[in-house]
Amino acid sequence: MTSIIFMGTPDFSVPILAMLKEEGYNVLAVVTQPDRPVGRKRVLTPPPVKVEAERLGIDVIQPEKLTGSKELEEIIALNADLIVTAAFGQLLPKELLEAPRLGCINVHASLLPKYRGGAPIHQSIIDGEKETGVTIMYMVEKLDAGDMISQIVVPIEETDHTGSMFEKLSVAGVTLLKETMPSIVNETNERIPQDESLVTFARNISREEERIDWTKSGVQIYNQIRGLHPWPVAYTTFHGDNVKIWWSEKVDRQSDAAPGTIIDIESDRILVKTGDETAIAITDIQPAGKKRMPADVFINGVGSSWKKGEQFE
RNA sequence: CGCGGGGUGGAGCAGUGGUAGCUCGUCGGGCUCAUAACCCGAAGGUCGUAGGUUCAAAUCCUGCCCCCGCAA
Repeated sequence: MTSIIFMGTPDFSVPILAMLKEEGYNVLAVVTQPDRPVGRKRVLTPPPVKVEAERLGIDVIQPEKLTGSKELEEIIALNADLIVTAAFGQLLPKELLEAPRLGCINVHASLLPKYRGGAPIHQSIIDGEKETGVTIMYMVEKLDAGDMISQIVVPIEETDHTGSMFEKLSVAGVTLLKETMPSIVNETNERIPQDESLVTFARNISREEERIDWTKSGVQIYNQIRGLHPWPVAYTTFHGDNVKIWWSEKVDRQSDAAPGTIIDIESDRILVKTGDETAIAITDIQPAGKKRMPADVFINGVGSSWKKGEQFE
């Protein structure tokens, strides 16, 4: 049976690992990121893939950095036929890429060559894309640049957000890899070079990209909010405090107010002027120091002091 | 000890020493062709927890628990 080393870290990777095991592949070891301190309390937390690997009884290797490490030699010494990665979070050194007989493949959550990098799901939604997908491809030294083996398209609905697309792409990724694996093992798979002229990048989201710029169009802001939902969540500032905007609706509303102005407070949503005639109706909000709450609940409490005409910064 | 906000009826909030209040929800009644709308009424809180100060504490002091924003 084909022996595999699996490398991955977050939730996205978990069902892929589970599928490989279930399909009967000989998973020699799982490589994932070291346990990290998480949250305000800095609690040392194992990555989801580690938890799953331990449940499946597979050895776990957690190198801080692969290049030049003793873990790297350890991994190569396992002499696996194939390395499968899915959102591992580290680049693989050349010596490891060349080690397995069948090579190294990666499951990437975008339609390559678009959205190479670490945040393809977020970025595709923020950009207002109508579809995305999963690509399985060979790994090369350059980030997400190897030849493509197979691809599946997944539509992005108007109300989809990063959380929902994460779910859909995770399922699609499992399905696609399951279908593609036999051809990889038999070495009968396709090998399609990426068109370098179509390459785009999806870098990890920066703090500044999480802040809402109210001078942008309503559609752009709406896409930003859903692209950052449910993590890390878009935010704006009101009276000097951060306010997270968890969810919103688009509303056609004429107004000559400045972008960021509250133009109406209804019973269950707060309408905000944007850079064009599409207003943003906030329906799910979290003020600094408070929990997330639906807009109607917010308006009963803290929001009762908010007035029409006031402005987000 | 990284910085900061907060724990008050089911929910969200106001209330900084002296009979615990607001919005929503809930229950009952009314209005209406009807309603998530409107009107009338009702229930529901040992004010996170332990101790201290005081004639008197949600309110002042101390310890502890929990939630959240930022930073990492």
